[in-house]
Amino acid sequence: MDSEKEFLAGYDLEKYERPSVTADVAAFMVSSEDRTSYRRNPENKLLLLLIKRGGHPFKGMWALPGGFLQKGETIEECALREIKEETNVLPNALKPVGVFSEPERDPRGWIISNAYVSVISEESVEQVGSDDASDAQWFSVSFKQNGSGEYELALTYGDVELRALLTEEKSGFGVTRFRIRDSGGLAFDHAAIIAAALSSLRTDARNFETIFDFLPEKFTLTEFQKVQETIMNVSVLPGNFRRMVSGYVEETEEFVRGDGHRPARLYRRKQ
Amino acid sequence: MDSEKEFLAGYDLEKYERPSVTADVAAFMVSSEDRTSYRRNPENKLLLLLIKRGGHPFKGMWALPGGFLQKGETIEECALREIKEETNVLPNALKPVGVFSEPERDPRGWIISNAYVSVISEESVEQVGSDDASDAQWFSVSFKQNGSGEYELALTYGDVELRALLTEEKSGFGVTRFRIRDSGGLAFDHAAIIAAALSSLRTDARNFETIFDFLPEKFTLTEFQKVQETIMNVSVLPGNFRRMVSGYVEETEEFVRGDGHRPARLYRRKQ
DNA sequence: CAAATAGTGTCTCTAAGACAATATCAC
DNA sequence: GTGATATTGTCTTAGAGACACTATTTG
Repeated sequence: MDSEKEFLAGYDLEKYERPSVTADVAAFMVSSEDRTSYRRNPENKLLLLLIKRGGHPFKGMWALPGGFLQKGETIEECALREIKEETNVLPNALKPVGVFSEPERDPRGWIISNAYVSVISEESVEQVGSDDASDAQWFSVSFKQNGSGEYELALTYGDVELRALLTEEKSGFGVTRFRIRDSGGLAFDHAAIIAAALSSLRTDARNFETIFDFLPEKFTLTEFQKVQETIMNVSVLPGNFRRMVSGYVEETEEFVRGDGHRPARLYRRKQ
Repeated sequence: MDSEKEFLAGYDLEKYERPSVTADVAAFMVSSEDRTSYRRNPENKLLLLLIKRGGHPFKGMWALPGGFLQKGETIEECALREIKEETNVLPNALKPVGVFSEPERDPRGWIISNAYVSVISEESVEQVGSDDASDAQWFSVSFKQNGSGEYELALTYGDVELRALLTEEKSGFGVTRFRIRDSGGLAFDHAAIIAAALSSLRTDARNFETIFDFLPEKFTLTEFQKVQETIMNVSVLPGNFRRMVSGYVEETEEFVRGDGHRPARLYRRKQ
């Protein structure tokens, strides 16, 4: 009877071909714009963090931060390490959105990507600034279905405008995949990863608990509402929104003053 | 200026260490039991497909069907190929549940697993039988939270009883991971994979569209209801259930007779 | 007829949508 | 005071849960 120990001693994984494995992160943030009038509240924008590729392949094109899995770390750890290295930003939360494993997806060879969505709170970005990471930028995001049922993903940063075109493929189980019709200048299959990430993020944003990851510790209910509306691209009447979140937040005794209108109470997450 | 072509010609992925990649599938089925009285409807059971490991490591223990990713296939294709090879069962739908990449999870070395949930309709199992796959068996599933907040996963097939104990870890974003306290005789970290798969399945089963993957083309509304109740481990009043699904199904002109009570109309999925 | 499921109708309660009304501040 | 947002309250409606009642079959 051969023991398990003996078996393992003679076992060699290297006999078989193996893929390289990467983690890519679609990191989103909601930022407040400049206000259009001294007493009007600021508008919000949904932003996505991209880096400009410095080397081949897809040199000079924009891509999601990410990189190769190293021995001794989990894929989540790899995702966090890479986004920190490449953009100096550290996410609050990571959520898997899928594995992209089409054999031809990377011109360098057999490379599969584990994609994650993540969320950055505005405060943590102020802290880090953009020192050594001048090739990392926040792009403003628009993701809509057009008349003919295709999805248009538009990412803009200053003069740079990336416009990708995708179609949706539903496979059983409510699983949807996006197929790239036009990558719009994004590297690899990252347009499809971003579409999947956005779609997952919008679903999650129904859950108020997810929104807290985008908010500072104390926030007004209007800020809360604007963040959800920005992510989900919908709008709710303020009175109804307050009622719906009332079970998830608790009052503080602080107020935000000086905005040319009634001061707003600051709330915090309950528990 | 070096061209992308030149770069790729000189590029060698093999310089870096790479993990082996597997796909594992938690395949569920809902089966009807023998009826306890000639006129009573059968009870339903949730079943999970496991295979008895014929080789090291974990020889003789039970595990999820799965295997190594091969060059030229996607991970979904790998999952379908492996479950077909090992159990001769072909799933209707596949849904990713997560990637398991803890460095120590497999004693053979650096192996990461992509886990999928899938659903088998009872009819497709009758067809295949269990010819060459006598080491593949359907285990009846129980997954409950006990008094102290831990999860108990019990899998039984005849005399074989596997009882795993797990704790739940919530990380931001509504992502939950299960940590194994006692693997209950399951190979690798498969107890945690099964817990994640069940938890994902139960969430999805709120959506009636998911349930259709468990059903034959024509079904009674009671069958429909029993399948959902079996998966989700809840119960609904029949009248209310009929109202809720009325938008998802359409009548046929056929009835099921001979059961010692009023015949039930067969329905089919709408569209 | 008895046992069992199939199927319909109705009452209630809750949560969401619409909208009106009041409160409070900066200029 | 004016313009803007903050905050509260009310009316309505859609949907889920509870439950009662009728219909239909087989032994």
